[in-house]
Amino acid sequence: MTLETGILGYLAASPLSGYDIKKLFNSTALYFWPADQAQIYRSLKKMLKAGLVRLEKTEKGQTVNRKIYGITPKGRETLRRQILNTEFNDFMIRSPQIMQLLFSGNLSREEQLGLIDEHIKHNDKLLKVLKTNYERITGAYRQLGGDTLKNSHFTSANYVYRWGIIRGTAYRDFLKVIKGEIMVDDLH
Amino acid sequence: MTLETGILGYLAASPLSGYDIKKLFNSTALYFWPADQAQIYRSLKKMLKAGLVRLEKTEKGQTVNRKIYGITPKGRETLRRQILNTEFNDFMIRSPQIMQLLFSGNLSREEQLGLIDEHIKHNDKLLKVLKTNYERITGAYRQLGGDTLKNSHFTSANYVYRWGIIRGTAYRDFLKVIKGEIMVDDLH
DNA sequence: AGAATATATTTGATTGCTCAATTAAACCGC
DNA sequence: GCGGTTTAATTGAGCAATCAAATATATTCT
Repeated sequence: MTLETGILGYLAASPLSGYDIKKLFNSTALYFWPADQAQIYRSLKKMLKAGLVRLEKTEKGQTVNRKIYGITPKGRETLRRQILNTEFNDFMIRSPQIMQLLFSGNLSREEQLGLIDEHIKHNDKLLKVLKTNYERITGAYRQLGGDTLKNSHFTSANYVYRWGIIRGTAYRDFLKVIKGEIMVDDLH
Repeated sequence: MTLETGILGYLAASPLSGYDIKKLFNSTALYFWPADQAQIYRSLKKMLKAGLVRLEKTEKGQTVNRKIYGITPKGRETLRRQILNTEFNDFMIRSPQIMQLLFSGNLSREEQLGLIDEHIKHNDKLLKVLKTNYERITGAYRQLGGDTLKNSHFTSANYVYRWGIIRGTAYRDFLKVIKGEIMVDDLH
């Protein structure tokens, strides 16, 4: 499970350029995996050589030519395998936020409070994006007549947005609680 | 913010061997950052050369000799800087679970349900560890007489455990809901 | 007109991380 | 007494990821 998995996942829904993929990771994909521009293009080339993707067409973009990549049957197989065969080191994640929280005891009270405020601010920003995107995809779904759209990617994206919103809301509440605790401690 | 940040963070509380650090990451630290054994020892050596940590002593372990490392003043400064000066690409995380969820639409209904069951199973296991650890540290805190222990690391670890438990509980509920939705869909 | 921004792809250098394996000794169960 | 597990540190190969920057063009702002 690397960046390649994510790229294949997006391509499984529709052909895209490297630039499109970058935008999907950055906005739609709720920050679940870092996507460096250079790494995306390198991965595409590597997967092209391996026959997991193919160059569908080269169209004239707004500026430079856009290379549109599509997934191959072999790519679909690989994607399935990467999603299923991942025991991924006991579901290990990588979270700078938790790292910050865990070691924030090494900061002064003021700095710690500042950090928590930043977390709240960022979390609110993320929540807003998630809610907007969730509304957008469910709205688009309804407009298409409910069950006429048999797009499995829609369904899973739906799950991810819903979880993101639940998690973000809970995190916000939690941060407010510990902020309150720290401020009360300050009065002693 | 790399593995080094986490190592410095643990060393800021007390001197430890590489092996101790590994155990802290694996158990206590609720899977917030992957800690490869080789990478821990390499990081320690790199930070030793940079003067961020120093070799406190070499004591006879149960088998081989244990090298106990401690943090230096320069190391503390670096830790502070790494915790504070991290805008970390808009709080980016790296979550294989979300990746799996997002692209699970490429699987069959049965495979998707199996995946969700695995998530539930793993999440329950993690929750259990978190609750045990949380009880252990709050118990130890109470035994020491409440406010006599002015260990800031305890406080932040406390936050992380509490958040982990809140998040895990919410995630469990969420997974049960979408599992139910998928199974109802199956009846149509 | 000139500057900044967005589109779009690519290259180079470097670092961090992962996987696999080795060495070495003490303890445990059978 | 032998094999398996735990403790403890280390090495090597190789891939993934990051950071910085170059190139080229169309659009928007001042």
